[in-house]
Amino acid sequence: MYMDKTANEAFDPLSLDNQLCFALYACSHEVMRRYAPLLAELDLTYTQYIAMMALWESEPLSVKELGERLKLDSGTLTPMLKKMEAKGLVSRCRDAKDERRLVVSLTDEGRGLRESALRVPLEMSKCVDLEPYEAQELHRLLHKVLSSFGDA
Amino acid sequence: MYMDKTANEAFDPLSLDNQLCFALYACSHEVMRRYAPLLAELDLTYTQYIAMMALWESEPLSVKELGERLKLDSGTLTPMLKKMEAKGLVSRCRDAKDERRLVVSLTDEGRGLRESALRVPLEMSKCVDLEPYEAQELHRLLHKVLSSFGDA
DNA sequence: TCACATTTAATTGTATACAATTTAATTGTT
DNA sequence: AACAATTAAATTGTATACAATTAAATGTGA
Repeated sequence: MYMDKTANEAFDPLSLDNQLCFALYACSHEVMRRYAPLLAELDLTYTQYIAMMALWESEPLSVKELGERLKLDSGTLTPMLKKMEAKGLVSRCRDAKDERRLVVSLTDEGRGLRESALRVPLEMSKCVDLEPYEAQELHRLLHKVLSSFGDA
Repeated sequence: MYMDKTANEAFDPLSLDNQLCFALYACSHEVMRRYAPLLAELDLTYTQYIAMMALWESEPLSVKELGERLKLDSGTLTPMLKKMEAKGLVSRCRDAKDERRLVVSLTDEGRGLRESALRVPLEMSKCVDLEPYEAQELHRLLHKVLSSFGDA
């Protein structure tokens, strides 16, 4: 997974700057770093933020469903959801119909946080210097890469 | 930082699917997961792999220089470099001219690993379903986002 | 030159990530 | 019903990430 800009002259497949994967990695972390101060005002980490977005959209969700949505497993989610429960954002209850499932619901406080969170994506848009069509194209290409992995 | 595909009808700024940042986050992690089995054959993690790429290109590098290249800090690099030293891939020495600097160099084994690593980007290219121009455009857009953060 | 600011790594503490394993609950089959 | 197979979370162990602090070395100005 690398960029062959020349397709002609000598090309180094192991050059860091030619790696699409490194651009992806670095960009993802830089973006998360920019979110951190905004999210800190809401006492959320980035991963907690995307979990809240999933729940604001559809609730309740089992750990498995949330994991499929966020592409994270129980090893990541279980400790995080316990912290979110301790903060009063969500409640965690076993499903009475199927005790294997643990169902995550929003508390009133968790639901209420949505209002304050609205400003986060707005603020972030400001500091990303992409034309609207570029943002759309980037989004499309990222999803194309994701779906080439068998989607989800 | 979100995708407004419609720019017209009711649009939810907190919808997970509209988040460019989530596409970035999920894509980055999925790609890293695909690298893992290939890199495991070289006994490398993904972060160790990009550190090796930086060193294969330019060596030696101080921890600070490596951190600037990879956009990682000493809190991440110090423990990782110690593991890489323990595996015999790199050596870590204080700079005699400036004892504050810790200089990372490749061992012969570390240099030799480059040959086996050549197949990694080749293999990865195969499983990412992007046209060459799409890969270039994705690369360009990721760098544009990165540079809108004051570059590096 | 000598107090003081700056620079560079290392350390500390918190929070993911994820493979592999374990435990408990449910399902499918006989 | 009995029991093997499957499923869902939790747990374990390893490896990042990063903010904040610390410690040591170097640079700097009065």
